[in-house]
Amino acid sequence: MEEMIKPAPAPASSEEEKEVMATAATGERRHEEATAGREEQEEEEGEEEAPVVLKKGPWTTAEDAVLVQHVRQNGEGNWNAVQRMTGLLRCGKSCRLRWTNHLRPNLKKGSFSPDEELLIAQLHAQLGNKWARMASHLPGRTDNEIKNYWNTRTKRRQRAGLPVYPPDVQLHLAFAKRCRYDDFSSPLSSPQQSAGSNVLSMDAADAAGAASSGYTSARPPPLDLAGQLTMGSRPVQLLAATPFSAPSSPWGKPFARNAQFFQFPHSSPVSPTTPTGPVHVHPVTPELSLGYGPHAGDRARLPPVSPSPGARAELPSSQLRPAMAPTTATAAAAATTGVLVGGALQDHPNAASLEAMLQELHDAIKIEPPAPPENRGTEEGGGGDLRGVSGDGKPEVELKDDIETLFDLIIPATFPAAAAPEPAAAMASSAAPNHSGSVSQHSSEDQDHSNADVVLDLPILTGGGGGSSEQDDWSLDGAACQWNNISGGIC
DNA sequence: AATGCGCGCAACCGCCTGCGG
DNA sequence: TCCGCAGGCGGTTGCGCGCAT
Repeated sequence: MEEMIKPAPAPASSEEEKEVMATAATGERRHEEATAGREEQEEEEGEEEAPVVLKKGPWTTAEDAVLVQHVRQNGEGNWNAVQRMTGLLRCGKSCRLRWTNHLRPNLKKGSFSPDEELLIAQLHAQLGNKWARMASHLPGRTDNEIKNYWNTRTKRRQRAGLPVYPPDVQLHLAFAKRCRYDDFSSPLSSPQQSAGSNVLSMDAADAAGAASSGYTSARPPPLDLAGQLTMGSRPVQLLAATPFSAPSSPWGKPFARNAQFFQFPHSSPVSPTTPTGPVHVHPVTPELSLGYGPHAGDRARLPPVSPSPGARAELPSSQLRPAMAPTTATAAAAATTGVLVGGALQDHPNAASLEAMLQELHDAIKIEPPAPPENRGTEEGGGGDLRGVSGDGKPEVELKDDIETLFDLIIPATFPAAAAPEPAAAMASSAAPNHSGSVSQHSSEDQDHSNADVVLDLPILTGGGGGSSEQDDWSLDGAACQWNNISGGIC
């Protein structure tokens, strides 16, 4: 019983409250009215020296009015004073919560937009259950709202046997995992990396927090997925937390083999500043879709991974389009089937084995990492260590091979824009790792990002408007399930 | 029509952290 | 350095509503 016994409010306060209550909105009372009335009566009955029991449960309109008026007059903070000053029978915590979650201005009500949903997924991949931090990237949304959304959605998807993350995010996680195999000494997400670039909206605290909190086991290391979304409609540049795989590891092969499927447009290294306004996600054309979500054309796709250490790919959608657009035939096929990748994969001769491998990939994402080799230093703070033993004890090498094969299958299917030789060449060359076997990473805070950052382009696809709904829930149904259907175990 | 069930949401609870005395 | 307080955060719970049976 945390609610403390408080002295009865001063008469003046009680009068003030009553006055406010008298003028408070009359609507939406329903049961609350009865509840409030009953409590008022109880308060009066217990007025004689009796301690005042702070109220719990739903807030009434009158209480809201009292709180709003108090905040207007005194500003936020000092929440425990609210009860003393207004006679409101609520503890400070409750007041603060009510204000931040429901009463403060500029709150965005209603269901999440598809863009927001995708952002949340990406933020969660990046930050984990850091709801407050996530909320800071979603203007008008509260941590509680995001938390509720994520929890219910996760529960639903898990029950349905669907992956929690969209395919592109999942693959990012897989990439990240692979990179952990490749080089434990190369943190996937160094605070400096994020902090050092204003490209990222995620601040250093985000990165550091993510790196130091909870990314040590089941959750892959933080991915730098959020920044793009706060880039608004501006060109997006991501300094990926995910390093590119070294060729010394089999994990790097898929990239090398499928280099031609990656595009690495090079453009100015201008770094957009972190926006402060609402999140606007620039639309990407349907042909770029991964076929994920109800609208195969306007959903997320697996982002191209640019390993180029020197070239910082800044990809406005206008730049991205010609570089990433699949062939006309492919686009036409996608338009016909309504799903690009799903169709491509479905037609793949090895779809059955792919299905199994996707499941393993899914499982691999959940792998509990082993302690890294001794000589690789301790980076527990960086978290995200991923070990090579799958949940079912599958040997690391075998799992690697499977996922490698998976990448061989999925990447061509995902990126039919294979006919882009120039970027491929860029990638092939830029993918050439440093000979330490690790992807270029910041070794110091001062390091120039332009020389070391792994750059990911993660164009965010708009969901075509409209609020979120079951239909909009990516990969639950619709075109996404075409992808899901062929990947069976995952979805 | 009644009932059960699941879902979404609001609110609470406990823990942690920062700060000032 | 210790202690108390205020605030913040994440996890959990309870309730109301809608839907299926």
